[in-house]
Amino acid sequence: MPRPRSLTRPQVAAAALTVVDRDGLSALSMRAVAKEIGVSTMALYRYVDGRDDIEGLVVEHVMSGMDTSPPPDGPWRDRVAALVERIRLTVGAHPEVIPLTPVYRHRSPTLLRWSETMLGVLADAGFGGDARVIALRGVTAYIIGAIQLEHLGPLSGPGTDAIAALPQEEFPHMSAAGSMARAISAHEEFRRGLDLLLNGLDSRAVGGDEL
Amino acid sequence: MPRPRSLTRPQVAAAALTVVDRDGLSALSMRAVAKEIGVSTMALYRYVDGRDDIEGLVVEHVMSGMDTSPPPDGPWRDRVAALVERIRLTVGAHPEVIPLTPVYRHRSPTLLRWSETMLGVLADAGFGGDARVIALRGVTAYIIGAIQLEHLGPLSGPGTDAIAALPQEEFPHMSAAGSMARAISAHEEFRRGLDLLLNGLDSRAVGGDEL
DNA sequence: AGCGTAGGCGTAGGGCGTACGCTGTCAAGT
DNA sequence: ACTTGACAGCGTACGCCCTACGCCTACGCT
Repeated sequence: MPRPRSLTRPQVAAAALTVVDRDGLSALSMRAVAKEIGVSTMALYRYVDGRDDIEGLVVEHVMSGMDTSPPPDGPWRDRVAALVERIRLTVGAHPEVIPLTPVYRHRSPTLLRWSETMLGVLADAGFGGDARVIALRGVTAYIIGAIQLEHLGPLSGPGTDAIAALPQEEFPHMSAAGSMARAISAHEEFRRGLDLLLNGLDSRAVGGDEL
Repeated sequence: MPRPRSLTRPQVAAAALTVVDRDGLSALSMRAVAKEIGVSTMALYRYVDGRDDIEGLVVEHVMSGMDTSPPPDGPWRDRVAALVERIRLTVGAHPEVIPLTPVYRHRSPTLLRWSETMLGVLADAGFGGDARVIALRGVTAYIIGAIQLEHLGPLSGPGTDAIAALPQEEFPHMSAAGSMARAISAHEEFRRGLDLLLNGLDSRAVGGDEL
């Protein structure tokens, strides 16, 4: 009986993402999204609970493009790395939304499915009980931190230049590290850091004596 | 000759932190800080470049309480863990500022000194060249991610409850992990995840064959 | 005592989110 | 074919936010 709806939530999500990609996260506002769609500001409130809801929508919209199926059979390290890389690539395609991801992580069905898949891979690798949970959380923490590091202060960016310019007397190690860091690509850094974690997991799976 | 200044930047930082701790990060505004000090809004601009500057000030104010001296001699794993724990405790005392830390990390002298100390510990442990830089970045990434995980979705929080309530058919591993996770304290989770990373570093220091 | 500097602040303009209530439209029921 | 009423869309308005600009005045120095 009522008048039919003219928008959909995914449509709103897409418009919001367009705004964020084009004008930056700080430009994300109800007004901007409404203008992007060609609708009045208040019309959005029929589809969305408010600003927070739109932010969650953007995160899920970015994530929804990601493959969450189990990676092909092979060594478990490669399978874990493949899953991790999918997140890095998915999020890296929309750097402006990175600050939103930690907050809305829980509300994204895609990320829940990803976690489910990761737990399956870890289970196949022989991780059980506590160790499996810790492994998931450890990998998740690394991903979140590393992605933020990469986009908020990459090794080959202005921050590193500033570090290389520190007074050598007071910061001898930092100065040296700064010059060295410039030669490391973001991807290499990410991958080698992940390898550290995988090494750690490996020692546990093979029979670490603690943890 | 001129009229003397009546405020100091640290004073502004302290007032801003008071506001954030009491009313939350979203309540941080020029007006709120000015009112906290007992000064008009615009008076703040004599001491601060604007909103961004205040946020950086808050981060550094929180960090400045942290000890950045080298930890006592001992096994390098313990020394690294001690440094890491200092950050967790320092930041954990003011959870509301956590979202700010990744962005303003570079501008904090205290964090630069902390990094310098960490590089020194890693050097003492035998890490040289690339490996030392990668180790620092890996540990930093883990800290950032783990702290956000802890405060934005702890293992024993509502997020985990929601996970445990997922349909078991579709999310068998998550359901199991959710119930198990509730028994793991935030500190244990943090520590065991860090141990994974330290294990990985260990295998490298002892003579890993790759990386 | 007088002066020049610069600190403190008032005003105002352009953003923002969103509560509230009106209007117009469409589909169902007669 | 016409009435009807539920609800999508929107206009208005309020109360926040940041901050550019310029005035006034308290102060330390001469």
